[in-house]
Amino acid sequence: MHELRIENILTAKSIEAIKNRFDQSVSPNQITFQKTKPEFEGDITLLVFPLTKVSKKSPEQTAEAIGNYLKANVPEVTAYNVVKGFLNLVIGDEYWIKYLENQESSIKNQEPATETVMVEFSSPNTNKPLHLGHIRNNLLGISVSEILKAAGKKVIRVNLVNDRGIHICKSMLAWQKWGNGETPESSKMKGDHLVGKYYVMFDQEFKKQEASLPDGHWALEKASMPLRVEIQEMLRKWESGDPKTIELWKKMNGWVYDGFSKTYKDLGVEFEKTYYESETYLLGKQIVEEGVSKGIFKKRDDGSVWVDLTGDGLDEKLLLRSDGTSVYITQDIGTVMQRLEDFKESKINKLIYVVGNEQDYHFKVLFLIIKKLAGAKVLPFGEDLGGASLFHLSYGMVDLPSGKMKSREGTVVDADDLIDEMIHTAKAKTQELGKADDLSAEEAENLYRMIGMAALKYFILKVDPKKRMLFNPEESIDFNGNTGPFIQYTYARIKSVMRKSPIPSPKSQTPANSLHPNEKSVIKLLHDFPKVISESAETYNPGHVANYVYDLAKEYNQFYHECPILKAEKEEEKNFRLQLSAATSDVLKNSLKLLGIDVPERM
RNA sequence: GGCCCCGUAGCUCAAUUGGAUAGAGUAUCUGACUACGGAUCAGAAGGUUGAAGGUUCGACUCCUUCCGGGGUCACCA
Repeated sequence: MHELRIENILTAKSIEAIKNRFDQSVSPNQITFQKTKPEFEGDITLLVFPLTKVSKKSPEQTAEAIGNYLKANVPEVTAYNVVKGFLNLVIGDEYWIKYLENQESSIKNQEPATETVMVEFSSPNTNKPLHLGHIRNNLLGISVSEILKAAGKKVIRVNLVNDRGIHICKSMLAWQKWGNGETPESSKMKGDHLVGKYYVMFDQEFKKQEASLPDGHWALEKASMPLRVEIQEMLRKWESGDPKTIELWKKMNGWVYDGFSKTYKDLGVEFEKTYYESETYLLGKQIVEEGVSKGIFKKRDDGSVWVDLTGDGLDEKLLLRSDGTSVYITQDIGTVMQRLEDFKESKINKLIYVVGNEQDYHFKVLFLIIKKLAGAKVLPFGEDLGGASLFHLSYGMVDLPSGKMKSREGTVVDADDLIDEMIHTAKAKTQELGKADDLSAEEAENLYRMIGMAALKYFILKVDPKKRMLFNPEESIDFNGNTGPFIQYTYARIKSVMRKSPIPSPKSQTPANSLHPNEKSVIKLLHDFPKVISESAETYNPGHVANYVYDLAKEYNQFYHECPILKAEKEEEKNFRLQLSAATSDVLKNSLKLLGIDVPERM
């Protein structure tokens, strides 16, 4: 199927042309095509500049020679023109029409998975509810996973819950002291929000104590603050397995998980496996100790363990505290090993961490440490980790019009609030337009949810993950223009047409006349879909899919305005346009699926 | 301060990874409703790609310096 694609034919034939006309051999990667700019005639353009070195002729002469050869030897090429060093090729309508006819099968024809990729994302702390930053993380995780699957990879989605540590103890202690036995049921609060309330309470009380210290803030006084002493005591109890502390910890974490699962359901988040830091940090400690005995880490006199990364241009990094307790990175080391072990059968080729860019340094360090451990055979998968490579999918922070989100200033956008707001806005807008008047209450609610979530997801995913982005609440609820609902609308509109007149079977063949320019534009975009998927998968950037699906919707809408479908002059024309519409709706739906967005049949 | 990332229309984002005259949305102005669904479409206006050099057939993209913004350098996570 793939070798039938025009780019591949042209690449092969261009090499042939150069052989034939200039008696030179070039490799496929020296041949680069791009879409022809709209202001020129043609569909595909060969860049000739790189070839002038082998042709030893001017760009124009080279282009002319190759164009001439292609027109003579490739039936799909019906015309060509040369502008400076650009060889613009016109691809005949027959090719595009044939592509459309086969498009359905070409989408389903997936090669079997060749590679296994593990994607870690979400990775919440169990001391507070999810916020806007987590939303970007989760949406990226969902989407990148879908895109990799579509690109023919086997994907294992995993979560890593940060469920232990001093910050978790803070909400526990506050609840114990001031909670009066409050529960999610008694307070009618979502569990993660309830726990978050006590986390905040601890922080406030702690600050009060701090403020009441005499001037100077001496370290000694700080260290002896009652809350500080109590919190450290609680952590020690937890680490020594004190039953009452563990019970409390389990109870409160349970509340948080109940809360998270609601948010996850709203966002469409699912995992094949969830890891808990409380279950992997001990393994991490063990590995670090082994590293010490193999001589790649150093234990200092006070008992703390360090790795020296100055040879790699970084610093020394602590791996175990002098009291033997683990730090953040220790657990990550254990988790890598645990995962490779758990999924030994799957032979993981790549392990992707979807984590914000404030942790760029952390992952640089982590990857170097893993490399050292593998090199010293501490990890039982050989020097190359059994062929697995590690990759940090680093994404930028989400800013608000008022600046950074700061919990201290109460400007953090809560995930659940935001989701509710999006759905309510979708509802108001839909009712205002009278779009849901003949739907049942349940169907209507479902629709509002679909639209609201599409707006949110698209707004966030269209931005290149690497870049810092601005979340403007007012713009995010705009459903016109380059938005999720706009694309959903285009889909629903096609479905509406198709309800009025299904595609006849057997399908009619070619349109009566040659392709209308708008028809051709749409088909060309449909033709791009597989390329967009692979490009998106290679760069881990859902933004490419988002931009593509928007272009397609826009292009289709133009076609829709220019070309009557049901009122087409001839029967063949009508059928062809129905077929084109059906194919477009499929690609719209499939593209949005890659962004974790659902489509309504009507809206 | 060291290291890392980012500066593109008023605003929010693109630009096929070094290719043609840098494109969309939004906001502003103008046009298309007896509609196959107007959550649509068409048009106008909007740019010295932060600045200056350099590399080459060709630079938003690569290199150097500077300016501006952010992140990170914990026995925190």
